[in-house]
Amino acid sequence: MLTAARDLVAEQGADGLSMRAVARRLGVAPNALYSHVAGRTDLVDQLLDDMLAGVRTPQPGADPVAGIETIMTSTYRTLTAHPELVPLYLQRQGARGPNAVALGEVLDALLARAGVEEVPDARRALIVHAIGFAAFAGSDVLPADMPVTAFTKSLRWLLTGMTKAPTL
Amino acid sequence: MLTAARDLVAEQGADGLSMRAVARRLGVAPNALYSHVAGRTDLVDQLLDDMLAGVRTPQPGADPVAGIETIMTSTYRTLTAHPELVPLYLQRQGARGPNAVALGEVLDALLARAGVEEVPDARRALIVHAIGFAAFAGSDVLPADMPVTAFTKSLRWLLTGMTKAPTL
DNA sequence: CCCTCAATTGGACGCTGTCCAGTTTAATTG
DNA sequence: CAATTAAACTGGACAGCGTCCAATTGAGGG
Repeated sequence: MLTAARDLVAEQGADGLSMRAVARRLGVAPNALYSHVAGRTDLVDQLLDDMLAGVRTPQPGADPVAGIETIMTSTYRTLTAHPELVPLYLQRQGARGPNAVALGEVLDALLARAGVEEVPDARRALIVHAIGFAAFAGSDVLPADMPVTAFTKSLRWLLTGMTKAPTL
Repeated sequence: MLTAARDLVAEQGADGLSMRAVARRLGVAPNALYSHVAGRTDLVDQLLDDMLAGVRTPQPGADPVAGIETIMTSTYRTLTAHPELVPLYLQRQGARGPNAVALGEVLDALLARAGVEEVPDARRALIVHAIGFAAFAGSDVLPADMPVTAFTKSLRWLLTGMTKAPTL
């Protein structure tokens, strides 16, 4: 079912993802889906979270700032690898499944180890940065293969500021 | 009609904005709206663009980087003054009306004068930064009156990087 | 073989955006 | 003031949506 939903989004974009369309693709009545999923929102959440399973996390002992860079760059790569899903992230303002939670916790720990004081703010800033960048990387003006270095660059500006001057 | 739509969003959030709800509030049949607006998307665009009318632009001769800061900070202030509209911006990936176009042109000119090479990328990065920041400024974790200085700070990181090392 | 339980179904409810054809209202013109 | 024109509005409809209820099917275990 997740596969069907993913294919649907890949073919028709985020707007094409409807319960009924998924059911149609599975050759099943729309209601049947509700035995496997709480609702459309839940489906979207599963879809988004499923994708985050591919995000790399750094080795436990590594430098925290480098670790954050690893996570965020991998997140960005994952997002831009599935540009049709990015609008869904924007609508949901992020993901909420177990993978998202796990990544958030890793990120929080790294931020704390990096000496950042306002951890929740910093986490949100990083997430917004990644999703926002991914959102306009898949846009019509930019070629979809915008170099990751451009992302990394502004990511480093953020990291520098966070770690050097946490409170203003 | 724009007023009715704005009130509706203010009361019920972005999801409450439907053609039929606007019509109901105006005491009018839903179809009547189509004499004034091309469709729901157009309504949203007008709504978003209308809001951008309040964004301040710098004096023509001023320092370009300071000018960009003026525009973006004013944009951020305007967005956070109407947090219910921010989800609509995210869904539309920005505004498209005349005010948005005008602001974009001013921004482009300032970026060019500031010596930025990748003007479209930079413009998008700035817009994403403002909208993204506004998106999580209105979130449940942060108090809605998050100090503008926090926004300005990361804005300056972006500006510094853009003007000093445009291409990597 | 029967029974249980999950998966599935038909059908419906209320909602959405949008279009067509016709009617009312307001403005402009003679 | 009357007549014409243009704009605004209406009733009704279409296709689609998410979701729920009650009833049915299907397979597995006792």
